Amino acid sequence: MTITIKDVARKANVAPSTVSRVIANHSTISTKTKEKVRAVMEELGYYPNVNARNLVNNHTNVIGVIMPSATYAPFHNPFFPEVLRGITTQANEQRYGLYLSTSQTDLDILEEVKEMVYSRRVDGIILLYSTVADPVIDFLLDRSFPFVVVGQPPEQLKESVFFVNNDNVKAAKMVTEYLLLLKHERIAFVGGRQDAFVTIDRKNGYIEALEASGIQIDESLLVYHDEIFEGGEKAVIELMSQKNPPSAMIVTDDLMALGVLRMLFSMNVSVPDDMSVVSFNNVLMSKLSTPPLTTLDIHIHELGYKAAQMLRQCILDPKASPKSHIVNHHLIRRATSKTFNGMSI
Amino acid sequence: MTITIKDVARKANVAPSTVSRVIANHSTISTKTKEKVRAVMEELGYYPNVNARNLVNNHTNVIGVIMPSATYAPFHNPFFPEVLRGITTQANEQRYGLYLSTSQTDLDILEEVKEMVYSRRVDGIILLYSTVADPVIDFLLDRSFPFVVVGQPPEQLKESVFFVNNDNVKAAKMVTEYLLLLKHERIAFVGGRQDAFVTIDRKNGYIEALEASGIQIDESLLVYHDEIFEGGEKAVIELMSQKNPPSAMIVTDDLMALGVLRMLFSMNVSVPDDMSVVSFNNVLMSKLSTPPLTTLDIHIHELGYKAAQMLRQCILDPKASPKSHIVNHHLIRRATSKTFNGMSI
DNA sequence: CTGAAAGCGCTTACAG
DNA sequence: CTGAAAGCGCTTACAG
Repeated sequence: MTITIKDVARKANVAPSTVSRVIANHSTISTKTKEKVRAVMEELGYYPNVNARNLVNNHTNVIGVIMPSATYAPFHNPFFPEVLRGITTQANEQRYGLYLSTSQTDLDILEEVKEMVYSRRVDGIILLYSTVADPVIDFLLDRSFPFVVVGQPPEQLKESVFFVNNDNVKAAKMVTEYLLLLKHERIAFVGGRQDAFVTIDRKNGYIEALEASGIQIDESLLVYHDEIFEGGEKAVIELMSQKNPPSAMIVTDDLMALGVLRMLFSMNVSVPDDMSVVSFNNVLMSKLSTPPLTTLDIHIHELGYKAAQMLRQCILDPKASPKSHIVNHHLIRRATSKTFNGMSI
Repeated sequence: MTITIKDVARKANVAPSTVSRVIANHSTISTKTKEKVRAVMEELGYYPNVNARNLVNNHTNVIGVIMPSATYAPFHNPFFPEVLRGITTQANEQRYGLYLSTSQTDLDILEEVKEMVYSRRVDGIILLYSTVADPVIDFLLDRSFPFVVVGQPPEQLKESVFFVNNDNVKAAKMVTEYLLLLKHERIAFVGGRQDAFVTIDRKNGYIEALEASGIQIDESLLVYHDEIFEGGEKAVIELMSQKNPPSAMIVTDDLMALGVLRMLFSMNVSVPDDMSVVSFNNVLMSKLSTPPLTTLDIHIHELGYKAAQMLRQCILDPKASPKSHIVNHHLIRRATSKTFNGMSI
């Protein structure tokens, strides 16, 4: 029923090997033969069986994309759809396919990755998360399997791993300096998962900026929460119930900032008049909030696009030495930041 | 280097065929042999090559997921990540893999789908969009390839296609009735793409409800826009500049409703005091807006989950007659809807 | 209960 | 420039 290379060979009066060669567009095949064979392929509606092809070629032209486990509700954060979009764009250009992980727990992820590589399902892997200790990275490294991480690998592996990232330290430093220039001095830091590098790096940037301007770090102004939205609300409660609350808040995620905004609103703290809020990511809805968020655009789409591009090089030249790419960022000033008004709340 | 079935056969002193049978857990193999072989597989770290296996089995245990073309910025709408999550959950339970489309244009989609089926990349397909005339559906039907659409197939194909959907007519009718009970009489309808069935069905439900309560349809109150967010803003301008503006708006998408809210806010029209707004989908951020949206929850996750489940049946029994599944909906009352206050704005 | 053999649909040295 | 043959790593009738 399904038509194979033999069928077109027969009809075109050539050997199967010849058909195979015109598919691969070998230069040794005469133009005449190519045309003849192509006409027959067209006529018969021939499509190569990728499974047979993958078997002999020992590669698949598909890349595996590993999402964080469902535990962290990745799909609730627009960051992931957006990187995915970047990856998709580049994969499409390269004519690579995309195979998506389905793991629901952290433990499953390792298993799924192993299956992908051992079973030869994919030619390379993109990791959409990065935490301090990740067995997946160790495994991939050990197998010398092509992969790139979006985010930052553990410090001691920075030389051995391909990755694309933002300079989150610098970015957070800049955001903090911006707030300092706006005359804020009590600036709070609201972060996410403490074992995630984004959180750590951004906290460090924040601290660097404060120290550089001679401001003493007040530990009570640093608050962390895992939950993407409710975390923001909780943070506000903790911060505002202090004797000397901050006049500005740096929030490491737009969604969390929405939680912050909501809670502030319900407490009748006016943004930006009584409180400045600056967040990160510039996700679509950061401009839809009331008021629209001042946020740091980290060019999420580009993170994904570059990752796919880098992975391709890494697949093509497996012994290439690890590279990294730092994606730019820029501040989007909208309506949640303002000069300190001097009043205490 | 890579270890195959032959290697374990040799080491276990059995034939390759026997190894294959213990992998498949054939009942004909003695427990003793099974144990022996499994021990060797474990020891050698054997994993089957899926490409070889797929080639002979002529199936792959992976399902293809087709996103709308990038033109409609699917990843900007949280609907898609959420269905994807539902699909992922079910696929993981069934031990199916996920292959994601990467097409950037409508035209590409057909090509990509053809490639998926002819090349035997996937065993079945889930279509994440549904429009009035879709060559993809025709193609799939023609090839009798297993597929299910999330949303609604064209009317004349309803008997021939597997699909999971909401009862959007009923849902919109209910939403409209809710507003009518709140004493609103001039209720506007703000829809998305006019060739999308969601839009059409919801409009029909709206009309049904109005007619049933004897209210004359005012065409100037029906407005459509393609752009997910800006569309909402434009709609407000059109609606509010009328001599006799509405006191309530039904918006077919939460994101669009955010646009609506923003524009209303900038025009100093207070929600819900001077204007009620009810939307659809109950996407995460609908509760993060100010004020939080009254919206119709359509159980997006379940749409995806059921679609994957149905696809599986459809793959297992290809000659089964087409089924459909209607997912429930329910109204989430939050802060954007209120009894008509009798004042004209 | 298990083995030998053929075959899935390709590709790629090796000849000519 | 093209063909015949072997092989990729599995599975599954067919024997025994």
